[in-house]
Amino acid sequence: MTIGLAPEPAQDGGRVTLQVIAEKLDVSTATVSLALRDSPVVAEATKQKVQSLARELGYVYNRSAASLRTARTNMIAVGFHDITNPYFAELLSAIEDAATAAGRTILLGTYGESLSRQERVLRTLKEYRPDGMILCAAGGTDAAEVAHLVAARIPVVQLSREIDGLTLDFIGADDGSGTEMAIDHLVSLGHRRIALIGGTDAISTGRARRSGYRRALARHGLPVDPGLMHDGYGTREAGLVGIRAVLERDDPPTAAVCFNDLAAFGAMLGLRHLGREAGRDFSVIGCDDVQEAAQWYPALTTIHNRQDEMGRGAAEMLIRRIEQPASPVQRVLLQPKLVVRGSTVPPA
Amino acid sequence: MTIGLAPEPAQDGGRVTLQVIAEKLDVSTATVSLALRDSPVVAEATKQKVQSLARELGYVYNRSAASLRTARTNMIAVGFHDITNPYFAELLSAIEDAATAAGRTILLGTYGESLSRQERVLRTLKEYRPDGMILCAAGGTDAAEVAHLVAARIPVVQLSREIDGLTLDFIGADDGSGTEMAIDHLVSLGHRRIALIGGTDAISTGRARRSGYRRALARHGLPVDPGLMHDGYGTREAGLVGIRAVLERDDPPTAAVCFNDLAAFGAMLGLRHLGREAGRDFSVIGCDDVQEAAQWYPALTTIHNRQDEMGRGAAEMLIRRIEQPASPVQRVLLQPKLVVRGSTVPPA
DNA sequence: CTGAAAGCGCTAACAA
DNA sequence: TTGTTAGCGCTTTCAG
Repeated sequence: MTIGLAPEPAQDGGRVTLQVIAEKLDVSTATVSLALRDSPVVAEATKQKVQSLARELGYVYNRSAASLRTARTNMIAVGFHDITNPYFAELLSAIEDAATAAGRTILLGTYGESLSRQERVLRTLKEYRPDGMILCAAGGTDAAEVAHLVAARIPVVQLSREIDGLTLDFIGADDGSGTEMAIDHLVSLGHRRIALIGGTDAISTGRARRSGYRRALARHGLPVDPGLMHDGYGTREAGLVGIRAVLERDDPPTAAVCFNDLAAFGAMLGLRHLGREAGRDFSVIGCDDVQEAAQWYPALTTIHNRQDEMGRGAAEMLIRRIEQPASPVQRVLLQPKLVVRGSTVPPA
Repeated sequence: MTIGLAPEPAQDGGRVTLQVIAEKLDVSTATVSLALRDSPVVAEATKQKVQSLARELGYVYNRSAASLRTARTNMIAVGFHDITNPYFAELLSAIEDAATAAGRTILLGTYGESLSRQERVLRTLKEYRPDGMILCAAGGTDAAEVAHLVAARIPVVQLSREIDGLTLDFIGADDGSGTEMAIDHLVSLGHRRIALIGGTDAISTGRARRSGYRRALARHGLPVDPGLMHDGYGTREAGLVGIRAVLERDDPPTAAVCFNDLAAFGAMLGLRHLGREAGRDFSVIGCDDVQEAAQWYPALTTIHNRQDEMGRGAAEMLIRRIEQPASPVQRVLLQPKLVVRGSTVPPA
């Protein structure tokens, strides 16, 4: 069968609305509306007639119209910096799953780490009047920049990254403690000079991981050498550049904790360029445990961040907030887990 | 500053609409509407007054209302099977970029390879009345299953995967020729027994790559051994399982062309489990050239598929179609490029 | 169980 | 340059 752009039958020019169904059946639009939503209040026979005529005419529910009337869109807006990062792709996928299961559809906006793009994207998303919004803000975002969302009374859940001084629901990982686990693991292998690659104070996860790093070193009685902390966003590039920078130092590290798996992949690649290899003469730990972490060579030791739970949790938390706008603000920290694989070994 | 859920000032209980701005300024809503859209027809002074009052009152444009009136939503629906696959994440990201640049927002739905989920998701997306839709259908989708979109006159662009017997715009890669390039490369290295791992006749890319495989072998005077063709979707799992299956044969291959990079990653992992290594005693080629392909160990020889161009192209093609619904249907095939890296070597 | 009527917030004729 | 009017397609009282 070939289906093309040729005019289809069913449509006699005019769009099919509740009105036309009502007229053809000689009932009111109110009845049609109720019948299509399967209301128990309308007679079974009427429902059947209405539903089958609707199907026959190819009626399509118009959510814009319904939204105007009900002030609900059943859309959930998702504002992310980057969906090309597998960690965020996994989060988005989990959100989408949970949202669909709850009868919601995702309106998506991304903005990299650009505050000005974020500003534009969030304002636009807001105009669509989503019932709520899940936000992972660009680095450096402060509370004032999302004040307009709060003012518009749109329920917002912050995911993964948290904006300072903003009392809004949040779900993320206990990043500081994840980094501490990473350090503990390396110290237990015998490492004493451990770099921190990637992570910036511009985002909460960066701050948390950097302070977890300091805390853990202190706990083990190890000095914090700022020269071993190479900051940046969690990109492959940052890992590549970062590992080189720390290895150029006089007293180089024997291991590195990376801000996330992407940075770790970059760092491993950087090592290789220098004729070295993670899991042999250097140790690397990532964070997130994205799908490819297990499949790298060597497989990446990392901190598993429960992105499936986190994404689903964000969607569910948002839906609860939508239904009970006045309930107390929540802050959920998921406990990360260390996953030991091949990229960490005792120092040479 | 702390911004929380506390009631904000500006809002005196009621929502701020064109109406309230009009009343406060003692002008009509029509004027306000025009002023906010910066219409040249309204006096500069009035515009200023309106715009500044709107800002002051925290007015938010209501796109549901506007859409009801104009029958345009400025939303582009994207139906994808999986955004966790980096190839599709990269496509989505490119689409989002181009859409945002053109003042459109993305409404997202995913459905894995499930026809029933796809059915539900597409119907829902349609109810939001997006101005158009970009579709990468689940495997096994036939034209009848998207007929309702055509009937509803919603402009659709097919991306990457193409549904048989459906005369709708399409943009994708010339997959057959990509696979031919891969085979040519392996043959030039001296390989004669080459497996094809992943790819299924349920999707057009699978069919195209499988027939490219046959065509290239024939061209080189090599026999097609069905035992070397292991079908499946383009997943890491399929690669892992597939490589094992073909290597168990009596006359095993010395190289494998994989349906995509994910399958190639899986295949390389499978090799390692068997004590072998791509780029040393076996050759593997992927397809897509996702970001991590260059960073694998060994770096993956693959077919670059221009996902950035393809995603942007899809968005632009759709926007053109929206503006000119009657223009001739287009079918754009982007020419893939072979990228030789470390995973391919002459046979041992 | 069904209908009448109003209205959500916006835009587009058209008139002034 | 601005106002009047109507109406997009739906849901929701409230009556019957």
